[in-house]
Amino acid sequence: MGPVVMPPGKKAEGPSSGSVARGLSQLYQDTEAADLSLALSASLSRAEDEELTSLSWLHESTDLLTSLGHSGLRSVSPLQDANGGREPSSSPSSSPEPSEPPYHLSTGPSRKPPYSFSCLIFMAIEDAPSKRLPVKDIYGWILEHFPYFASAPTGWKNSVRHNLSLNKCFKKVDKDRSQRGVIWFCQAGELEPYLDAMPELVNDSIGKGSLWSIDPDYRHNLIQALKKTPYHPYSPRLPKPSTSPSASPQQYHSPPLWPGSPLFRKNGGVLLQVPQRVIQHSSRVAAQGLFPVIRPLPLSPVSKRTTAVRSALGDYLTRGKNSLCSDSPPPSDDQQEDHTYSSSQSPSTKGDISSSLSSCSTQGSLSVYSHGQEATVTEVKEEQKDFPLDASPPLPQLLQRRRLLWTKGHLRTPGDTLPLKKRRAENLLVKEEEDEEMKEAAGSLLHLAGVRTGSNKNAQRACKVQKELKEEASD
DNA sequence: CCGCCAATAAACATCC
DNA sequence: TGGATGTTTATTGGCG
Repeated sequence: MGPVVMPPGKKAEGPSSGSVARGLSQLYQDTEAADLSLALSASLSRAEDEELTSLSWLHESTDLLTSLGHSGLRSVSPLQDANGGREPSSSPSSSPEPSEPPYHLSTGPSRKPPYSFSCLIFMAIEDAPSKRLPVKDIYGWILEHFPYFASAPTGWKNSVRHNLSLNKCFKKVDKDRSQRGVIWFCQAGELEPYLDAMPELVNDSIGKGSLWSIDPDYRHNLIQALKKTPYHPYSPRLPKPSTSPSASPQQYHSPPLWPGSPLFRKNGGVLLQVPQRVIQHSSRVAAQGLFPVIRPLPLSPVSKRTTAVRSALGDYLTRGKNSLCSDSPPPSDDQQEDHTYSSSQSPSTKGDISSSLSSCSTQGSLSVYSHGQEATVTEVKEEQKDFPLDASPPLPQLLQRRRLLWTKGHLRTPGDTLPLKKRRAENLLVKEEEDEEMKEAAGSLLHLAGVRTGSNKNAQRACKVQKELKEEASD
């Protein structure tokens, strides 16, 4: 990977639309700095201080990249990519072409973005209102924000899939158990009233593959990786108002960081500091919806609504599983950190299958995935803490009833978040326990389905004991 | 030189 | 049946 070199006195080219870009331009002129990355970080850090949302930095970061032409840290052209991104062995030079300007100052969509595939996937998923995306939409997001890949060989899609499969940060959400189940387990005529209001369910939820989400346990790592990119507002290249004791001076004055840079490697996978504003915002927003992944963000017409629908349905139908025996760690004492999890349940529902089931039986919760529109999100927001029990449409009850049978054998996917070797080992271990566990879990689920509140502690306790046993065994 | 990491290619299986 | 998706293995190069 080529070094990031700042040619002196070279001016940024390309359009600079948008407030961030204008701020960047202004900053650039003010400081006469040739470091566009520095300017972007400063601009976005400034914007961050103005209470930008956690998604805003992402949008603006990528938008700015767009305006800058998606140049790449690695000066790898599509042609080079056709050779596996590597120079031919006979080539006298294996370094990036020196004649090309570095990432920050080049224009045109011909260069690779500075983000690793993991970061790209992370951004794509985070950018989705539902925080879940099928592979196809991940492709689409990457293409939309980094046109480089439009002209790149198709191998990058393989890399995306490879990353999704191999990287434990990414978690597969089986659509078979979520969306499609809605249709499969509904008799003719039962679903039509809802599908009328939500045609996307028919069009999009039946398809190949799964949805991919960020594993909450590893989300910090991805944020950290993203922070290390030279264009990220949390890039440690600039002094920040944060007074975290763990923030070393080196963090603020280190060379440009990007995935693959020395400091990235040194700190890879190690959480140094999570921006509190991101945590707080995520917590605040997540608490506003019955389904925490449905956020009152402006949703663009079809695709994002569809992902919201997917998410709502996925959560709705997997809530019981997750509540009963979640692979996620128990809520930490630090509520803020807990809320950082984009896919974690809201405090009122996490780990509480009874409230989950009852909430699924309310008109309000139904309206979320029935309509999947902004307006109904607000409605749910009003009702999220008091689930009216008098209005129970047939669909949720139907699904609830059928899920009891349906979840057998699908109560969880053991070790989805673990590395492959660990996953395999755990799979072996889990298979031995599976029968016992299934009986117990099914029993708990049946029991809980009949008890509306305050009776999930046994299930949680049982789950905890099982997890402890499992951990001991794996150690 | 070695280990780690990321990217890439490819084979293969599964599903729709 | 073809394409999309998902998993796995192997290889390569950069870097410390």
